[in-house]
Amino acid sequence: MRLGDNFFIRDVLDVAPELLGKILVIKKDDSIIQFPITEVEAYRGEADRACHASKGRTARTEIMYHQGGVIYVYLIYGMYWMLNFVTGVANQPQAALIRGIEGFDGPGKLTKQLSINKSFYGENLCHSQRIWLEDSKSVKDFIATPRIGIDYAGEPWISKPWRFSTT
DNA sequence: GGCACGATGTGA
DNA sequence: CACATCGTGCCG
Repeated sequence: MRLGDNFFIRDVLDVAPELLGKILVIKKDDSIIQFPITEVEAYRGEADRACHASKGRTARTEIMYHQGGVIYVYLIYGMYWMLNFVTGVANQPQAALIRGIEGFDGPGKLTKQLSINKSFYGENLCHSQRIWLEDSKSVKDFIATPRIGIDYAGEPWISKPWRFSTT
């Protein structure tokens, strides 16, 4: 069963760990492929210096101010698309970065595999015909560790255990 | 294995 | 000019 608004419109720290094990479904070349999510990171509000919304509302971060259930994608290092799911209520910018799916560890690798690009910016996970999430039993065995590649954010953000991975 | 480095485009 | 990354080449 497809996950609906009520799943995403909650605090990212509640949603992110629950994303583990959920099935990412993508329609690609007329076929449907599915991958369980294995690793995610939480980015939480303007106060979180690691969150892109810490710089306020811009063309890029605008979608994070939408209520949960839409996609935030952006290009990093000129070549990799990062896939995020917006969470929380409107005007409370949050997102969960998808860092790994079964068989493809790495946020840049999985988007390349799934052909995810800028055209997915703003896509609604609850209504889209080409990307959505299917429910599954919650994963109980996961670990929470610090987020990757955000040294610039400084403390306390650098140490928050907001990266969730299956074991 | 681990470390250095470069690719490559965009937002502030 | 930094950036929520990744592959390659080198070391020994």
